[in-house]
Amino acid sequence: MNSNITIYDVAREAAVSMATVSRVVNGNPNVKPSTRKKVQDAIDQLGYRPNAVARGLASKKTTTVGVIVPDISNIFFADLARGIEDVATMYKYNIILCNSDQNPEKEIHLLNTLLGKQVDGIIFMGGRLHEDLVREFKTSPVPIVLAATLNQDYDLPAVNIDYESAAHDAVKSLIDHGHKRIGFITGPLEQQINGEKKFAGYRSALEEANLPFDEQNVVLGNYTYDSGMKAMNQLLELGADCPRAIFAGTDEMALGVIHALQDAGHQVPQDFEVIGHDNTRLATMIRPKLTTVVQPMYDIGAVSMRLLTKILNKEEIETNDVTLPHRIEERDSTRSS
Amino acid sequence: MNSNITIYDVAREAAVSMATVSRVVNGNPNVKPSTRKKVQDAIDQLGYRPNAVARGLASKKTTTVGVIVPDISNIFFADLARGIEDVATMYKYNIILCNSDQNPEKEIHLLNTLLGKQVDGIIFMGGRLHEDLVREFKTSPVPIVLAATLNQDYDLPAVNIDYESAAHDAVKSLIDHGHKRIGFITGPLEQQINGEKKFAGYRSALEEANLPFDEQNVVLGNYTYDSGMKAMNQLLELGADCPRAIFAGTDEMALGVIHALQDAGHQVPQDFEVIGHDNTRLATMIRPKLTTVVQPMYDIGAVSMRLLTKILNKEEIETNDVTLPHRIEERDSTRSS
DNA sequence: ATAGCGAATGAAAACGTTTTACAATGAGGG
DNA sequence: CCCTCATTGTAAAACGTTTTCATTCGCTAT
Repeated sequence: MNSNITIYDVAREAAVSMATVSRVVNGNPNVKPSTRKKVQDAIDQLGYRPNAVARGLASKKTTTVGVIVPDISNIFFADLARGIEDVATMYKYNIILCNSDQNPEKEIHLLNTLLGKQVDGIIFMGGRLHEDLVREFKTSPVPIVLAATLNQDYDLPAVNIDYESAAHDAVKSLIDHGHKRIGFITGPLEQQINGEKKFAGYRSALEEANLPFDEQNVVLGNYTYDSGMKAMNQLLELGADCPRAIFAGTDEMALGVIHALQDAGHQVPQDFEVIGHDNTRLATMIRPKLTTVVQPMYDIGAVSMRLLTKILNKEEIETNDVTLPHRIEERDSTRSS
Repeated sequence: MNSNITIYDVAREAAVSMATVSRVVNGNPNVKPSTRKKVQDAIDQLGYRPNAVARGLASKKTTTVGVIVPDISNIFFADLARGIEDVATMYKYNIILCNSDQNPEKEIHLLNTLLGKQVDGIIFMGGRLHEDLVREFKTSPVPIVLAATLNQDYDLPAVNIDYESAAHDAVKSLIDHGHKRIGFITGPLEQQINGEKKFAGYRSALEEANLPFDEQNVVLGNYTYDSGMKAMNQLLELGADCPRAIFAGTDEMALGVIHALQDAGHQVPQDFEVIGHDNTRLATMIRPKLTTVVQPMYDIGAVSMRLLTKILNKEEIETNDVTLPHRIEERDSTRSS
């Protein structure tokens, strides 16, 4: 219907030039109210809808940002994406969403696709920043911000929580309940967030309490429910040495842990205490309800996007590397302190 | 770095015309292999990246499709979105993702934004199709397909499962276990999928077994875990009349139901049987594991996108309105038949 | 040789805007 | 009443491609 109506048609209808139409469409103040109205009427009558592609070509702004996530079907990233989208909408941006599956080649390919599409900026999430990727980031013609993604020595804009301190707090709370042995069920250690941050927090809490570090108490998972169960069962095989307090790297693994315990006839939190990480909606959908470290996913997304808009608008920025607060949500999988 | 290199630069570097460069970039076969290589070398050397916006303007194709979902942070839509994105990628499309929150005005606004951005097509999800929206759909310059969204008399392309039959099957399986009273915990009845489809399936299964319909056995929820708990507790107040078999409209509500029952000291499936709907990942994260109707969300997304590509490519299409198969996944919240 | 032909290449228009440079109009000051 | 400045409007260039049409090139068949 109105798909082939151009600014020129509007100009003719309103008996002005296309530049004038452009001015009213873009809210330029240098237009006499009477002509503004005339033009607006013509627009309404014809059902004119500006062609954003042509606009993007002429102005070199697309009001579109790219978002690269590992997997949108993961509740964690879905929440993040929602935060991003909400503030994007607020600032009149749209988002092009891409799934990388954490595949380094795919990540680079997606980056190039997005740059080809002339996005105004990019928000990136991923477990590990391959150095090739970082190189591309550095030469990107548009700003890139990392969301819930560690930055190590590269100084890219990023928003995170302090994972080390969060893990520390979680483990410490367990220690405070009198436990001497604390199990740690973690995601892949190659990922900085696990291998460096959370792990460091785990160890430092132990050290602080003068508790020995014992390798057999840390078990590898892959973030899934099943891997959580499996890891807990492995811990259970330790028999009397089995830790009676578990810190799981994600809520989903924590659920697996709890069910593995219950399947083995144990009571949570009476026999075993469990604490998760992320505070996904899962946490309240299990009995006992899961005590967990809250990582504000939605907020991280929202703040990332806000940071990006600040960069795009060349607003004053206090710091490129923002750290959001975390806390522990006490529920029923730990004994109340 | 390579952001301001144009096709013209490449043409100069390779000593050919820009038309020839365009040909090799687009894989046009009418190029002598030797010049193709010459051009390709120039492209690689300069790091040329075609400007998709300019391309879109000239060709009137953006290789971008719009996706409107109620809420990406809902696991259900996240899964769907992943299905869409995967086949979009397969066909070289990108997706612009928008959240509508099922708000009719927002839906229309998003539609217009997407059309303004010249997307090649749109995939839409929503609980209820407001008639204004349908009118816009009908006059859309680009194809629109509905995913997991009922179409009633309008004949828009759509992909769904047969919700009525799925509900029927679920309720029948409960009846087959000897239950005379079946509880139905449903989402808002204004939504066609609940008020017409699932409800009709519930009633027809009852009728078929010559069981009376009793209004007090159907309770309204709003899809959430909490509303599922609440609904079950309401049912429990019926005392001896309380149905001992429950069909919940979503898995999340089913989890609420199970926990409400367990909190009240009942055993599932010994005392009460529960069956959910959707087969989200939640279904295996509860004890007992949830028997549920599987609605293949990912597949619905994938098939929707595939349908859209078929329309875009003007491929032969058997039917505009595809119905995917459903089935019941028997797990531990029902007694094995 | 050369006409004829298909394949390869090039020139230029078109896509729908924004933006720049400038022209016309109108108002106020001397 | 003329000149100067704002103010408002106009024309046209740019944006970076695709695409159409024309031209050139390199052969084959005569």
